[in-house]
Amino acid sequence: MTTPRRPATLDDVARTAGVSRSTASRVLAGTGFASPAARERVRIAVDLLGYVPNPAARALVHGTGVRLLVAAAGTGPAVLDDPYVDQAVATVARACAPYGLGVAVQWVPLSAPERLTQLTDDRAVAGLVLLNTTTTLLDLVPRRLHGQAVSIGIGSATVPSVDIDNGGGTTSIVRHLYSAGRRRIAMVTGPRWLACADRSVRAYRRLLHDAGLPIREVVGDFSATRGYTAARQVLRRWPDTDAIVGISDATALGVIGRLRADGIRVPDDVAVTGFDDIPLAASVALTTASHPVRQIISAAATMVLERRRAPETTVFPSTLVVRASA
Amino acid sequence: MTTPRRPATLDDVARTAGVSRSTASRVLAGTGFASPAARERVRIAVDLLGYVPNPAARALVHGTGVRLLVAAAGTGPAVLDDPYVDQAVATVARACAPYGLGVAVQWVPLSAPERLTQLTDDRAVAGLVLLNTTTTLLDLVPRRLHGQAVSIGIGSATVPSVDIDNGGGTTSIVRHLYSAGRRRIAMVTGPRWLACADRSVRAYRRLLHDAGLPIREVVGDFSATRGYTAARQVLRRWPDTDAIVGISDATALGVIGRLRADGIRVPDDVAVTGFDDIPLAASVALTTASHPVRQIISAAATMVLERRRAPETTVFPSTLVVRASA
DNA sequence: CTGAAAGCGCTAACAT
DNA sequence: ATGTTAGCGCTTTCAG
Repeated sequence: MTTPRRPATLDDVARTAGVSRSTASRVLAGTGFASPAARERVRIAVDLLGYVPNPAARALVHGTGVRLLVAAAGTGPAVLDDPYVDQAVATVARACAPYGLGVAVQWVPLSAPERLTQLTDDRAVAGLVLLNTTTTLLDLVPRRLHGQAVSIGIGSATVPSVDIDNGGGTTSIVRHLYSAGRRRIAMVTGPRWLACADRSVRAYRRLLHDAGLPIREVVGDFSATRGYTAARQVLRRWPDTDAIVGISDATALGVIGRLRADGIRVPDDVAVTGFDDIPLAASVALTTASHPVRQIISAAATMVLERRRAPETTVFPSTLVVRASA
Repeated sequence: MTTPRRPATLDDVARTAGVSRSTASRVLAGTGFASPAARERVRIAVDLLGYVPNPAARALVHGTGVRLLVAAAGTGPAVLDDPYVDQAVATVARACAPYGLGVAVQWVPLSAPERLTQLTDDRAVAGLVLLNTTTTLLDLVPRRLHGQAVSIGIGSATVPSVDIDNGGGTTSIVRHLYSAGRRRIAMVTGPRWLACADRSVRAYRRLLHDAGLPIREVVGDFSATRGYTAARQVLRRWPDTDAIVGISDATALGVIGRLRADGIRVPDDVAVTGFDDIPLAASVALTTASHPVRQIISAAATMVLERRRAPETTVFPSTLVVRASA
């Protein structure tokens, strides 16, 4: 058995199966009719030759793209340095494998959302996964991609979304803190423009308001570094703070770092919570809310890959994980 | 000015420039001849129409692929859950953007490396980035991809590599520990089969041997979870251990978690070091060795994207970062 | 220097 | 049910 120098084409398959190219194409596509006999012979030829369809050719004739675009909105290209984006890209790539599609990542400046159109004008783009979306951005998704776009976070009438129940997660966290006796609960938030982070903030506010407790917010940016500096800000403004809610695990870890460095005990003096349950959270015993991020992104990717008309919003639950830090 | 419903094709460009398609193609490719006049008119037509070449068509005619494959070897598909792989995929994707190529990820079972050929037989694969390679795997890279493949880690005669000076990094760490007075230094290693991890282990052994100190190794797997359990193993086997070298930051963080949970002070009782300098390392004040991972992966990707004949091995330095944990 | 023509591998009418 | 025929958008001989 000789390994052909040149990868098999549909023609080869058809020839060795003794059928026409169209027939071969039909059975491979599963569409149209084909006699069981033909079907079988093609099947055999296919894995005899190790035939793999050429996606470029397919894309050409269908006018369809060859890759999914993961577009992350942000203030600067540094958004792409976020491990969360890494994970999203890798997960989308994994989901794409069976479809023979690749993945691309691009950053979309918050200050110039129209840049998105430039990216989506590329005919090679078969679908779009939006990260850190804003409503403006959502409305910029071209009609060509309606049905092949999905947003992780908020959605719109034309772009369905897959999302985490941030509000619910934050509610559980704050309730947990409250029932543990904490009454002076501060929060290190995310950037203002991010809708999903905003939901957490609003949940925090509502709960504290309902309980008649004071709101104590410091604006952060999801990063550990910012958490580190924010912790001190919080304690300077409200020295009697007994709990700090981080908008993310990274933020919380930064907060804890600063606190411990300042000789403040966690959780004895100040309880600290995170959000996301990154792998490290377990190792450092961080109390947080856990989300099946990979599963969420997979779901999103699959949605566009299978061109499934999706419900406007799919919400994944957020689960409180109580560990030592709060 | 009407925005065309259908993205412009080369034909459109040629027509509005008043030249033939071939001429347009030539000036776009920069290849062949074309009169300055023609050149200019095509240029104008191109950005009047916002023309973007269709990569699928290009790929079809060139027989070239449309994406880079990131292949990670490992014992199970769980290798793809590694944040390091995420980062690699995302970084390669970023590097691909200007070339209009996408990225795919796949896992290659260590127990069935020949599975790689299956993946590389796909004509859509324009290039290959190997992660966690073994020599066997390297030799399985098909001739078609010679020159379009690169390995992060060890290389071979046919596949150049981009690598971190793990040995050097570990040496600096152990020396640092030694000069801080530590004499009973244990190591939580990586899996045996991984060549790059092995270099760290060998450096550790050589140094300790030369100093007449005892070797204390526990096999780990890069994960924080494993670090967590490994820490206890170390202290049970060698209770007087005064330093633990982690093969990775995650490992080290797990180790620290366990130690602290057991009331052992870090670094007072036991110093702990990591490897990699992940973002969190700074926040938790972990002493570690830092590597420009993104830069390394970019370099590798660029190498295959530009089809540059590369030196057999490009080594990136490892830098000791002293923080509080050791 | 430029245009005409022949595909790259595949799909989708349109016959048969 | 199956084969024939046109292309998808682009590059590249090969003649002018």
